[in-house]
Amino acid sequence: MKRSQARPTPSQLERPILSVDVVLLHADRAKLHALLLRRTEQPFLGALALPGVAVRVDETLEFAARRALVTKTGLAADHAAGLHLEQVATFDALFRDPRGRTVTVAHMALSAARLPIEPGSAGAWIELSRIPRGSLPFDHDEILQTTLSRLRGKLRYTNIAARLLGDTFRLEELQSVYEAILGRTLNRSNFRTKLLKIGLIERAGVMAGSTGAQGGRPPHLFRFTRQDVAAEDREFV
Amino acid sequence: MKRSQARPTPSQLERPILSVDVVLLHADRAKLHALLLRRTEQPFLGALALPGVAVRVDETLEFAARRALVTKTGLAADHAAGLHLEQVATFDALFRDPRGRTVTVAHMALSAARLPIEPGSAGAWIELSRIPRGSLPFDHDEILQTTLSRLRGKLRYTNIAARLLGDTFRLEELQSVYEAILGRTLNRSNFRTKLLKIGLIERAGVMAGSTGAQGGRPPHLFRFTRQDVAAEDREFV
DNA sequence: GCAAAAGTGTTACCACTACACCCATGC
DNA sequence: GCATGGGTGTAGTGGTAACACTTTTGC
Repeated sequence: MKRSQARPTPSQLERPILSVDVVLLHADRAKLHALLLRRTEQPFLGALALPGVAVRVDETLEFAARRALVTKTGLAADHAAGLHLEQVATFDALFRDPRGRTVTVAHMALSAARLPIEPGSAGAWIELSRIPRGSLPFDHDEILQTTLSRLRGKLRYTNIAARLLGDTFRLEELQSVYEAILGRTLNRSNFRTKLLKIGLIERAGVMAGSTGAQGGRPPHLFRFTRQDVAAEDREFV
Repeated sequence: MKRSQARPTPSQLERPILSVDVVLLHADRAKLHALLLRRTEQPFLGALALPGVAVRVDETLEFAARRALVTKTGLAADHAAGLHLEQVATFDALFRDPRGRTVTVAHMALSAARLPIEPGSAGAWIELSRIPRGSLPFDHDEILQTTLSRLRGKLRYTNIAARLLGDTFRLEELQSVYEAILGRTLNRSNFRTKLLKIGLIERAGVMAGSTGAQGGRPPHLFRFTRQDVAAEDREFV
């Protein structure tokens, strides 16, 4: 940390810029969507990218991440304040940003609702399957994949799915979220039995009326038993 | 990323310093040891702390982490180059360093051997139970705990323990490493059966002669089947 | 009554745990 | 031969996966 007495070389005084990038996810009709930003400047003008900002000296990474969502995508500040936000990993490849050395701390944000984006802004919700590998600028493909991998991991032993759904939900909705993230189908009967047995979710009344067009038995509503994101003793999916 | 046209305020131009801190771990006689550094300057002069350096503009985080080990603790450069090194998390509390805003990327390094520290240097191997909570400066306690938690997690579903042992080892040694990290005893018979059944380890001959002072059956030697750190399908401890 | 959606039960299988017992060596 | 460390087997238990079946609604 102490600078040497001799005249410092440029590489000893120049420092990497620190930034944050945010992957905001939302589950809509059994599909995962990410909030992307259409770039309005070079490089990668016009491309869809993750929202991000340089970190200021007087703010935390979490603060910077929420600031990125608000200022870059037109998300309402109070909406951004309520999002689940957690650090994923730090990306540091030397030439990841052609403008200069920037190290970025990737964050995962989860939203229970498809939050409204300010129409004039550059933000847009994009379904994940419509983001081909290699289509995002910088190293944002890698950041997205790492984030999804992290989400997949935490889904197996935490109640993090609660952050992607409203207070109450049908079991079929919950299962859809799990299936969308895990990328495989789950057995309906076993899914219900297990999640109830380990006490991850509990009943919250019955939904009024049916859901489908052709009728069908009205579903129960459920809620997560814990409001905070907590780890279970063992994996359960 | 684009600077505003108006005259920038200090907080818009000042940036956090980026650093790395390294938790180098080694398993010795069923105990985990960490490489710590006795500080030779303020603040926290004389205290034991994690090795760390500020990141230069032209180096990766991994490079900086190895540089920290070599320059701060007197570890041989070729030894440092062979260590398993992975990113853990980024720590960003506003006042974590009294000298100024510094964001640090914590790294976990694992060594198969108790690497020799240069005698004149400030480095020392300290057994983890001899590092009381709250005894490390800065937020290094939190960094250490987070690193151990990560190691504990990866132990459950990867072969990362291979990085803490030599090429071949007795099963009892391996079990000791697992027990030291998990903080609980494991059943010898089941441990052996499971690790062999899932193919995590394989036999590598029989050790010549006995180990104990009072005799005993000569143990088999084992090795990990995979040399790279890879995830299993399911947790196994 | 029929189709659709949701809820429940059953069974076979597999994995995990705990424990006991057997084997090979030094002294 | 006995203590010690290492290797192997097994029975009981509990969780999981696959599947069939029942309930409740709309039309």
